[in-house]
Amino acid sequence: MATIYEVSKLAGVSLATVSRVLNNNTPVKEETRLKVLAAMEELGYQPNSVAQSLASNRSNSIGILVPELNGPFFGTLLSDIENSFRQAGKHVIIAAGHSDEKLEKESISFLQSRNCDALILHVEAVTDEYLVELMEKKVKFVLINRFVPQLYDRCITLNNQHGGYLATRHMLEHGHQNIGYISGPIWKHDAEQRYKGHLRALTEFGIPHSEQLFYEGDYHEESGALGTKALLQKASEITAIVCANDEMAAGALTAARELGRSLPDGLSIIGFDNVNFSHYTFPKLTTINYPMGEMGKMAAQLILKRVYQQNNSSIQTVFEPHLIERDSVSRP
Amino acid sequence: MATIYEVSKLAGVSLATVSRVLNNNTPVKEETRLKVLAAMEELGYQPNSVAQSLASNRSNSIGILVPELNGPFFGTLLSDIENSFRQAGKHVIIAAGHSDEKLEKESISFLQSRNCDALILHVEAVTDEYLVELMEKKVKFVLINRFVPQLYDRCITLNNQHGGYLATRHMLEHGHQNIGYISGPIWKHDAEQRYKGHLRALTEFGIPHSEQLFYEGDYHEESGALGTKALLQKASEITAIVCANDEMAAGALTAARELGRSLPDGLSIIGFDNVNFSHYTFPKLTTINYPMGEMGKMAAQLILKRVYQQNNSSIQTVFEPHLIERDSVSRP
DNA sequence: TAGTATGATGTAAGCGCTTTCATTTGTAAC
DNA sequence: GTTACAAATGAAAGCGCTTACATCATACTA
Repeated sequence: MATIYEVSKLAGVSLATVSRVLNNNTPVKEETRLKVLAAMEELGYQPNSVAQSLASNRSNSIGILVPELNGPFFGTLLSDIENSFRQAGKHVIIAAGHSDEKLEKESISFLQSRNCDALILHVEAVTDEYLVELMEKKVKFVLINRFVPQLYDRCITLNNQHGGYLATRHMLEHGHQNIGYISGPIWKHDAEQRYKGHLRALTEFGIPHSEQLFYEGDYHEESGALGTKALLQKASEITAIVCANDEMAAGALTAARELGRSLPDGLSIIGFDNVNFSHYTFPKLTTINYPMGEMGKMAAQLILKRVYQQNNSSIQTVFEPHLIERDSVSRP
Repeated sequence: MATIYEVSKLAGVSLATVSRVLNNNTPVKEETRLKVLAAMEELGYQPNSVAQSLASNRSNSIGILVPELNGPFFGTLLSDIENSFRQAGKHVIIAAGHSDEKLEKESISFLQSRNCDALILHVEAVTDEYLVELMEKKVKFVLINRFVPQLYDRCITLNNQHGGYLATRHMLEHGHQNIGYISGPIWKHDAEQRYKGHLRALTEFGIPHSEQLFYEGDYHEESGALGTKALLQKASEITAIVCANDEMAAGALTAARELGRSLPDGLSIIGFDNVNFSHYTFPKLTTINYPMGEMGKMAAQLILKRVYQQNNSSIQTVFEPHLIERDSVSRP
């Protein structure tokens, strides 16, 4: 592999000049620029990014930490983030935190040890305090799907409460009065907010809330099935179930069918997230859209702007969910 | 951030010694080692990986190129690869090639410019010759889901033909005689092989093959629906459809229902891949398992062994698919 | 014509490590 | 107490770049 030195010799200029045309940050006479470019071309020169990083104290790499790499959820996020950075000549290093505090912390220091210029974190287990400390240590990062007051200007979030509200309102507008709710782990911020939205819709329609109608799941399919069975046993008058995510909704669909309910007439079900498989279910799942891709793009823009001083588009930090109507909800 | 120099001063030894305890590659007296470790601890020293890379000509990073980051397919692959490397202290840089020749080539040189020690490629559009040239240029890489004779010892593949055979045989064993086939783009190697397996099973059971029963899709849901409609129109006696992947099978399920066929009695359908959503369909999809995760792990092992001289476990290059029986196949 | 900005280029000092080679220290044999 | 050899350590030269600073030519002013 040719080095900058060989290019400079061939072009008959100094190292510094080659570096200047490479980085395009200091004026170089057009004539010299062309000579240098020709020399690069001739040698098939490719700058060594490691050396560039060491000298400039910039790695041009961004670390991404998500709970899981598999599963239906994070593909879009990663895809859109990678795309944005790729266009800007940056690259992406990935790690999975598995919603575990220790693993999340390890992953963060792993990414730091890789000299990432910035991190995009989708963390769940780590405390707010930890994140604030991280900020105080001058670590550059953006939070996705989590709001920490002290970090307000680097949080890209979904209005989860509004999403929960929309889901339940949709059921209420269809005339349902007995609505079961299958929640995610309530210690997770998004689960809590979605549930709050649910309660708000109920209040707005003057429907009292009952403990009987609540089930706390774990966001996985199985708990959706379990929850459905539990709810329907406790309160068979239920005509609709709001699930805090699509996976649990899929489980609910299966369980309802097993219990002999026809769908959607015998039981209406709504999900949340609009993951890639949600229209493969039968009936196709009505759900709340989570604009993961958009949010990923925005996180990338934010970093491009703040860390690399590229890009001046304005930054949006809160995204609004919306209803996706398909076939799993009808009148009772 | 503390540097190796500060550690050496604090410990009262030379740079070289600190480097030695860090890399553990040259004997160091236990007493000195402890002094050095204590100094590192005290300063919270973290080696600068960029400097390490430059000096050692090793980046400890592996580039992964897959067709898509989203979609149900590559999450598991990435997840298992990341995991394996993480444990070995390496990290993973990702890129998407979108099954496009130009993009695939760009991505490869992008990853190379990032000084990856090795690449794991899941490419589709690039030619065999290109890959052979890459090898001749001494680029270290492993191919996933693609077999190139000259590169036989660095190809991790699935026995796609056997998979296709298993799928069709399953239908035949259930007594189906008129079996439609919805293929992937036949220029793709895996699509071709799966189809060959289908034909082999047919031959084995003495069933003649007819053009009427073949439809070439594009591996996406919609073409599964289109294909089903086309096949059922051309040959309404069809009682089973073999689909070359799960997404098309999902489309087939929907289309069959729209056409008034009951499932699976009125039409049996089988998929291929066993992607994450395949048990969310209704009826739950019978399919052929694709051990993506295993294959990813193996690719990582291969690189760990050949490039980093770690790990001595034996390498398996061909993986066998197997049948996953669920609810979408019955007797005609 | 000398004096002074201005733009273009060169010089050289790092960035934080690894690694070769030379040197010192410790140990055992005589 | 020498000598011989192995083990442990240190000195210093890079790895391929960026960038502060110095230098040089050119063009303009007075």
